[in-house]
Amino acid sequence: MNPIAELVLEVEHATADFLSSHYGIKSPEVSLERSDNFIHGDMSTSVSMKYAKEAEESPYNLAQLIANHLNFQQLTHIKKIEVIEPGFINFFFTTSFFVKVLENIINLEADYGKNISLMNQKWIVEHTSPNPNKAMHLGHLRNNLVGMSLVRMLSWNGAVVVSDAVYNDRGIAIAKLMWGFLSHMKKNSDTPNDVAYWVSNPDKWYTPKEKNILPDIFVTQCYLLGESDFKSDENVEAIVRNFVVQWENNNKDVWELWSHVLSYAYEGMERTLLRLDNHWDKIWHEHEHYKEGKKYVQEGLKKGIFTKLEDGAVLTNLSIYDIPDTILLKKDGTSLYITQDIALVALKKKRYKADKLVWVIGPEQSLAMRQLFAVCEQLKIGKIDDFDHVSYGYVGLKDDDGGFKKMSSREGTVVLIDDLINVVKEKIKIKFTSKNNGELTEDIDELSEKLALAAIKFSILKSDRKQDLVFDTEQSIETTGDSGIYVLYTYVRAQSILRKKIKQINSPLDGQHELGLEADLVKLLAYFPEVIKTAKKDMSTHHVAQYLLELCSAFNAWYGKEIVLDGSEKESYKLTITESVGITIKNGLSILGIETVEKI
RNA sequence: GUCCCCGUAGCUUAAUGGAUAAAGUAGAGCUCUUCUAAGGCUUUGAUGCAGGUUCGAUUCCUGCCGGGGACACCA
Repeated sequence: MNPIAELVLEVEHATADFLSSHYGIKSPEVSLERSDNFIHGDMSTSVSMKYAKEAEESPYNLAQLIANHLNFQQLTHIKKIEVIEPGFINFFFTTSFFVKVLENIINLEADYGKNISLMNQKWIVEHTSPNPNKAMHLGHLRNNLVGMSLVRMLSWNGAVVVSDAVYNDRGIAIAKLMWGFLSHMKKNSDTPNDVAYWVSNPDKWYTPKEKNILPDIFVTQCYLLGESDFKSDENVEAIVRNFVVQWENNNKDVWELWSHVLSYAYEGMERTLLRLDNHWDKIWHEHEHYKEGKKYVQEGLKKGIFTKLEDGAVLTNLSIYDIPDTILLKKDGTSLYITQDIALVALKKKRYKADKLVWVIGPEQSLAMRQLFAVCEQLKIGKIDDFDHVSYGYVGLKDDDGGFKKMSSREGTVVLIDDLINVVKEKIKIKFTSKNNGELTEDIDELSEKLALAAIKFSILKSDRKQDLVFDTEQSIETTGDSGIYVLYTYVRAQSILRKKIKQINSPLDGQHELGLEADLVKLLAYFPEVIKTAKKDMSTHHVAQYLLELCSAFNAWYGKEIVLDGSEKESYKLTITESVGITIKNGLSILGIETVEKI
């Protein structure tokens, strides 16, 4: 266990014991928190104000009594306990504690910050399930970044995490895409819009390469054209609906066309996701399990959990969950989204024996998710408390009058992930050339890509996932100030010092000295493991990002005041701090999915 | 109509019910012969409105205003 967790636990236990043994308070909740200001100690608790009434003491007196008790216990790393009106108990830690923290960081390196609070738990996190009919935009980006960082954060808390996604690869949307391709990507307009003809003459249709566009853009074009035809032309609508029917009847030609257009979609998506360093342990394909859902609905009917309406549709009553009832099967007996989702939840539970199932999905699915969870509980597939919808706010654009505005494909205001990365990358390149007097280094492209991704990922992950984000490409992706670049720059600065060191880093400090100018920085380093726990509690990694900004700011302030490589006897100690900062930044960034660089 | 989410400096964002509401950016002013100035330092500036619970509310509850979203056989 890391030093801070050990200390916090010790104090919390001692306090809780005191409250229960002296005042008979049953399992009191004691939480030691970071003080708002170091004047108020290194950590503090407001527990006496919480339990003053129950203990029949004034908050201040109770705080005094607790403090006396804790002083009597002679806790290892507590230097001083202070009681402040109206009843705060502030704890000041010894220097030897912070020395221990630094040693711990150097020893653990890439593991510093991890804990085992979720040990023996298996989590499944579904995120970034893209519909393979359009190029991915900022909404998908946020989904991916939130999802991936959540996966890493949970495993830092000791859980075994399975990261998964589902490809909704069948149905009317894909059929529209097929039509769009068949009718609009012909090299010659005389070529018939016929599936069988396409199968034997695929060369008469364009490939993305021949059109000189990326496959996901190609797919988007096909889909939009297909959808537009579908809406305006009844004949097309009939053909598209017939694609779905024939596909379900395993028509060989239709399946070939289906798999052909999907291959373009996947190629495009995977290229973008590779850029983001996305990873899934398992990808589910809707076409493989969509039929299974009906069985569960039939089972529920048989058991009398669901009811069949007069027209044949199946309904479930969710009034005990206090949410609107929902239809599980259409009157014609065909399945709905939720029908297949039931099957998928069951599959996941069965295959992974997961304790917790999490869905990182947009807020508009909120009700649908709650309904799905409730139905799964009704069917005894799992308990509703084991399911969690991790929602996230919209990523929108700035309106003309400064307001929030959703992206709209109709208005052509959708910002694609790749386009965004490219824009930021160019911005960074320009900054580089002006910084280096117009000279370009060889690996400038690779470095700009890394920095652009750092800037974008950080800017999205630094705010609470539930907050709507307004996106202004000019302003939102900062390369100065509270940004990913700032954090990377700080890391590079620390590494640069370490590269220039002559002395070896040895035992840092005897623990007898008082902390000097480095106090704020060293104290911050100690909190990192607590931040990982806070992130778990809120299921949001923005705490990590916010912490990194604070840490970097403290390091840079210290850097401005003190010279590390000054040849003094404290040099080794200062190098230890510098190295610890580097390790902590790197670890924090790795949770956010941001790669560090050695030079900028 | 019902339900859900959101509302904090000009702008983009922080703050398990706690102490003086914290940063960045934009504006004003310093700061590179010193380990990377994409940095540091100083300064101006905010909790939508009205109640309630509480020793204490940006946070919880009620109502209102404003923005977004969802509401049975679409995906």
